[in-house]
Order: sequence, then structure tokens, then C-alpha cells
Amino acid sequence: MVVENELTDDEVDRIFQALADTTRRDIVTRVLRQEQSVSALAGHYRMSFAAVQKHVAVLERAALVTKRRRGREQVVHGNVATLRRAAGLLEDYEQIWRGRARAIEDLLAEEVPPGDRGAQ
Amino acid sequence: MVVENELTDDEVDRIFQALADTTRRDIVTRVLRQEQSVSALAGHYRMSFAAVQKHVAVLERAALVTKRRRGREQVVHGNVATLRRAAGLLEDYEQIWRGRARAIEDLLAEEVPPGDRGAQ
DNA sequence: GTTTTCTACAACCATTTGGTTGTATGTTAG
DNA sequence: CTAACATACAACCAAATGGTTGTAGAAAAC
Repeated sequence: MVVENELTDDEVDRIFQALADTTRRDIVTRVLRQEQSVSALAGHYRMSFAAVQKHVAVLERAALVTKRRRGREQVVHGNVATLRRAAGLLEDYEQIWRGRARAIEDLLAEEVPPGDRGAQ
Repeated sequence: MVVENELTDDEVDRIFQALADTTRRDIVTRVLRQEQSVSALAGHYRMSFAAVQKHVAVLERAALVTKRRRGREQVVHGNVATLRRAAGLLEDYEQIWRGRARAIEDLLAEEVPPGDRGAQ
């Protein structure tokens, strides 16, 4: 394991599920660049305010964004730690794959003992 | 952009959607470790063969796995390139965030011109 | 105070998802 | 050839998803 990740299956489900929508990914990029109120976010899309509100709620349940009250508006900001964890998970998969590749290499090295090279 | 990624929104949707299920993530880890036939995979889960077949189909549409015929069985192997791309996307988000952090730093540096340190 | 703005939330709807069973087809074993 | 095995695929179902409209409350503006 590259990094201790302590995420439950459900949490990982929610993270990837939340990322599996273009609008939500766009919201994430926007709030990573600069935190914004929900209505400011809603202004960027052609869907209803309530729809955007729901998208933000999905991202919030996945801990990809957090809301903070500021006066009458609720300002959304990105949660880079969760993104880092998700990236870490994917990197773990790569490591598994490399581990297998390594094992195959080792196996081949065993089959062709040192000093026996050259024979097919 | 860290790496040229040339994925459409729909493709990214499918990748994250496919990863948003514990069974499917488990299938990915298994076939990354060692390629397996669909029925061999199905043996590991308490759901029906058809259900596992559907999960594999979802992973295949996302290009996370590929099937190869071998006799009467269809052997599934993991597609590490797609995983790498997904990881790259998440790393891009981190970069956006770091970019903003950098911009804030620069802004602060402007507000407190050189030689004026020590105040606040 | 009244009005406007921003948010929350419920109810509803169409579509997708994740599962089932059943049937058909191709491939290997005897 | 026949039987067993591995896969494909359709039909069906309950639950979740992504959208809508409408109503209500809280905070700010006037």
C-alpha cells in the first residue's frame, strides 16, 4: 500500500459515484479554483438551482467539497484531501499491476537460470 | 495539464461510474493480479453469473478491462492504461488547487511588498 | 416592515442501475 | 453424437439517479 487510506467501501463508492458526472466534475474544478456560493455555481449551468444544489449535496456526501455559511449564502470549497485519497487508490491499482508484472519477470528468471541464457 | 489525456466527458463518466461499485473494483484488482475467465470471477461472489457478467460489461465499456477469447472461455484482464489516465485526471484537480494556492501566495506577496515584511 | 435573495426540502417523473431468471448458442469432453 | 460447460442476451423488477416545480424559512437590502 502506498499510503494508509482508511476509507470504507461505501466512502469510495460515493467518491467515484460523485465524480461520474460531468457537471459535478465541473463544479469541483470551479470550487478548487475559487470557492463559490451555491447560487453563483448555479449561474453557470442551464439546469435549475435545485438541480445544482443536489449535485453539490452529492459532492458533499462524498467529502469532495464542504460548505461554509457566510451571511445568507453558503459558500462551497473543494476538498483536495479527498481527491488525493482517490488518486492514491488508483495508484494502488497500478502498483498491483506492477507487482504482477514483477512476479512474471521473476518467474521467467527462475525458468531460465543464470548462466543458461541464449537458449530460447 | 500534466499529461495529454484526450478523454471525452462520456468516457470519464463511464470510468468513474464503473469504479463506483465495490464488486467492480474487486474484479479490477483480481484481473490486475491475474487475468481470469468470467466464470472464474463469478465463483468469487454470491451473486448470479449473469450479474457478474454485467459488471464485467460495465468495466469493459469503461475500457478498464478487456476480454480475450481462449477456447470456450472468455478471459478478462485489467487495462492499466485507463487506470493511469483516471489517476492523471485526479492529479490534474490537485494541480488546479495548487495553482490557486500559488495565486493566493502571489497575491499576498503583492499586498506586502518586499522590504515591508514584519507588519501583521 | 417589506421585499428580495439565497438556501432547503418535498413531491413527482423518466431513466438508469444492479440484481434476478430463463433461454439460446457455441465449444470442449466423453 | 451427446452431455457438460462457458458465455450471451432478453425480460423483468426494485431502488437509485438526475432532473423538474413548488413551497417555506432566514438573512440582507431598501
